[in-house]
Amino acid sequence: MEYKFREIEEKWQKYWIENATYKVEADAKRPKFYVLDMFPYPSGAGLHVGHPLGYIASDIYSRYKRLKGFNVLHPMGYDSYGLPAEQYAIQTGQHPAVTTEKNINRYREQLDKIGFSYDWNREVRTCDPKYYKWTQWAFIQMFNHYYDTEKCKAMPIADLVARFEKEDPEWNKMNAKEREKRLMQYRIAYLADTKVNWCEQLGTVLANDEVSEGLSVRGGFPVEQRVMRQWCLRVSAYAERLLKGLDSLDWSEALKETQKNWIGRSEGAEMRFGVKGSDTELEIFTTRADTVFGVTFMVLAPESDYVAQVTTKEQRHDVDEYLAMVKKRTERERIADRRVTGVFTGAYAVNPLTGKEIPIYVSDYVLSGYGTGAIMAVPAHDSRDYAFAKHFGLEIVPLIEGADVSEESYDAKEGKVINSGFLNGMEVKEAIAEMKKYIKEKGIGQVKVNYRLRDAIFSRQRYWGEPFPIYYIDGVAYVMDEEKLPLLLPEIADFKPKAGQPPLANAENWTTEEGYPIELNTMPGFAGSSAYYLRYMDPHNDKALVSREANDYWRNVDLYIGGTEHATGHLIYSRFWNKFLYDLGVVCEEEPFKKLVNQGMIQGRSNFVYRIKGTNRYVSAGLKEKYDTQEIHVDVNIVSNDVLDIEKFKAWTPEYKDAEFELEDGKYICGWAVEKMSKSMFNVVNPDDIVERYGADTLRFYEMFLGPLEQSKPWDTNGIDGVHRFLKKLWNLYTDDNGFALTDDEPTAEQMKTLHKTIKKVEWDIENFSFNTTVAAFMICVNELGASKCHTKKILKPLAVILAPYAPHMAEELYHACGGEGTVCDAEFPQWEEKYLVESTKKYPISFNGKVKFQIEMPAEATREAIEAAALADERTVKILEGKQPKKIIVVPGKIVNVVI
RNA sequence: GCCCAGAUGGCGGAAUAGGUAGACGCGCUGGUCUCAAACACCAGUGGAUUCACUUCCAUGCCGGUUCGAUCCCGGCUCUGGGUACCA
Repeated sequence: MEYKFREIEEKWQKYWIENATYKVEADAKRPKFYVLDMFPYPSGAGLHVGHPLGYIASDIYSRYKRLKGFNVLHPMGYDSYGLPAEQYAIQTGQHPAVTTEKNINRYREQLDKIGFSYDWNREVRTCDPKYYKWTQWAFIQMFNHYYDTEKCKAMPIADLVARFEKEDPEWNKMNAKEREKRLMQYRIAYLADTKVNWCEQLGTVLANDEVSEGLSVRGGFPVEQRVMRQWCLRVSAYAERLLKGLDSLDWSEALKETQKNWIGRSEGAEMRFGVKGSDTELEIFTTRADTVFGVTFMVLAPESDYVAQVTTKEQRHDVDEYLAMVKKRTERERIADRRVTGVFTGAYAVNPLTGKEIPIYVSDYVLSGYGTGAIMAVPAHDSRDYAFAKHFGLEIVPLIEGADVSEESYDAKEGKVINSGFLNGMEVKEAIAEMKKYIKEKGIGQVKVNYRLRDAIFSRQRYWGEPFPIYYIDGVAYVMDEEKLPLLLPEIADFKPKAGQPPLANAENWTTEEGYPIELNTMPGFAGSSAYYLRYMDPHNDKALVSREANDYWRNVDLYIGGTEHATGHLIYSRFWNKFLYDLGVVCEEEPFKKLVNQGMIQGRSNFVYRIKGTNRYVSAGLKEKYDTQEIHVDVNIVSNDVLDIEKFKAWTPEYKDAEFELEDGKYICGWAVEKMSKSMFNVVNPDDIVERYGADTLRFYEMFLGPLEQSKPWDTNGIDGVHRFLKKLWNLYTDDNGFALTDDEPTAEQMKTLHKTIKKVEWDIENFSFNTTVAAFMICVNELGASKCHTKKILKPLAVILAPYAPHMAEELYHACGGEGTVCDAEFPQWEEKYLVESTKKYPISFNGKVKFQIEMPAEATREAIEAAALADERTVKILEGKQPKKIIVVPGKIVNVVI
């Protein structure tokens, strides 16, 4: 009977819907397991074959856990607010809601064909008012809380107000505006004038993780620094907890490392340097307190407030000129051009240890956003200070014995300290500690921990995002009443920003009932994606983000699968958001994602044809060296095993209609290269096409077979026939011309061994995310069963169950043919048994110098002594490793026989 | 520059505790079926050597530990990813 995958897959997909097979409910009697995919942004291009990779892996894991008796939550939704839909709206006038809806429907259609076990009843969309109500709600909570640095948790802002009233006489004299200004310094969601990444082309600010090398991640447009009044989230308050929390997580070391670097904790000291002839003191941060004796100048960031305070009249003109120059440069220019620039302020600071007067400079190599925006420069032991000192001819004092600083600085934190008064003779580490103690005693500074992690800028000058539940009276921000949520995104006629105002300025009556203006910015993409995993637990609740009961049961995500590109964005914001809700007592777990697996990217595999320049003649890849050719991308869908389908090529576009070819062995061989999968490279492979040609089960298997889940790899449709052939083989083994051909025979010992070997392997592979090797195991299994002409249900039924995570449609069909009840999804994963795996006789190969010389056959129950004796009979000495069962004997000439497992 | 990951046949990749390197698949070669092709099935397939048995060489390079190293250690080369004046 032919393997009609289309009929089979359609039949079971229908069955699953009709029987609500994948509907999940909390069930206190069963252990829960939460498997989550990073939900997609529904783009207009639809899914390509790379997108489902992680979804298939998580689906296999979910189905496996369900077979193992867990109550598995496995939901899917859409991250449906975002820039591309809005850019598209500006170009075409189509409302983002319309295009987003259309894209979502397309995604759903594609996903449905692959046979995922999602509970669609729990779907969430970030642009749905019922969903974003809770995004706005969380923002209100952040506005109404501050971070208590003593309790190390978020506390109600009312507590802080009460404390000010009691303890601070100043507070009671303040008016509303002044009080609000002060509270803004504490609120977790706060307004501030901050230096932001402004992208002119996108007309909005971007978060640090949305910018790469001075260009926007989305679109690749230049980004400049600008000071703007923005909503921010005090993520930095959670820096220490975000760092510490990593220890408890089952994430890859690489990802944890990335987050650690992003948080960037560094221990050091904050010190004050007096300025000559002024009351101003410059506060600086350093991790090298030991080097104070070598400080020969100071540098201020151009944006630092100190600049105006210390600059002398004589130098004002030069400084202003420099500041103007710095301001004009874009971030990208600054990165590209690393030349040393700077200007002298005319002022001198006093080195508190040497008493020497040292000049104060301004330079853009000092960042305003880190530490205090001012540094003490130690040219001998910091390469940046060194370059600056060389450029301006400043003094360089070596502080470490044997360090040659005539050509470059010595940055390493090791060696014996010299030229440093009371620190002389100490090791660097010792000297740092000693100096910190000294600074504290003398009252010129204190020990301080700094973090690289910045607060998240939370305003976007866009339309297609969550509106802020904020209105203004006399320029003071107030949050709306929670009862009024959701604050619906208004309809507007024109999506373009106007006269520097965000698009919401185009909305009519964008005011409260009382007529107060509402915030014009909207929230960024990460707002909606920061707590979506909580909403899946209780998606229809309109009284709470998630009910206490639902959260107590589902707790947090046990397995999270997604791309590594979210390492410093989503995965930081989500953890922050969750910790905040944890402080409020809304959720019971402090970390949202217990285990995280990063699936690799699927790259495209492009094909080329070679056109002889100036002609319409194409030569096969092997012959291209003979001519002056031009490489042209050709649609991978008209190429098979790198052989071009010439007829399809001619029909592809009119320009190739009359093409001529020079062939190799009667074939046109294409060249190939690994590139990003994109339309312009003609290398996009669509999952629908694969499903149409081979079926979903083949696609699922093949995506796993491609290679290790975490590794990036190119998509190459070439190998898919082998996987499809395997499914056909399995099918043919248990069917004949009349349909299923099954018996109730008792399986042979060999067949039981094959089955149990495979069960053990499948279990091990899934537990260890080694999905690619499982495919091989199934292939071997089917080959072995085929060799013994196995037709018994007693083998096929358990085989169908272990196959179900990978090829659910085929598994259902086989399971039911064996008389299985209900759905294979509710079957029990069979337990493998050691007794079937033991062979009646074992061969112990004996190696001579690592090569098999001869073998002795031993019974399975052979004892160590027997093997020893057998080996000894060969007149060699025997030594058996402790506590191991023998498997192999390796003989080394004249010496030892090792018996190893 | 710094941090991380990786390097195995013509290709994707196996080797799950240091123990017969190259599972499984693709491709290729030969065969069966066919008028023929496609499909399917069977066999072979790291390199060198030999008619053959065999032997030697092989997991990026150099060295070390070990009876034994793709695996552990030290040094290098290259590739991919992250990050970048973070004081």
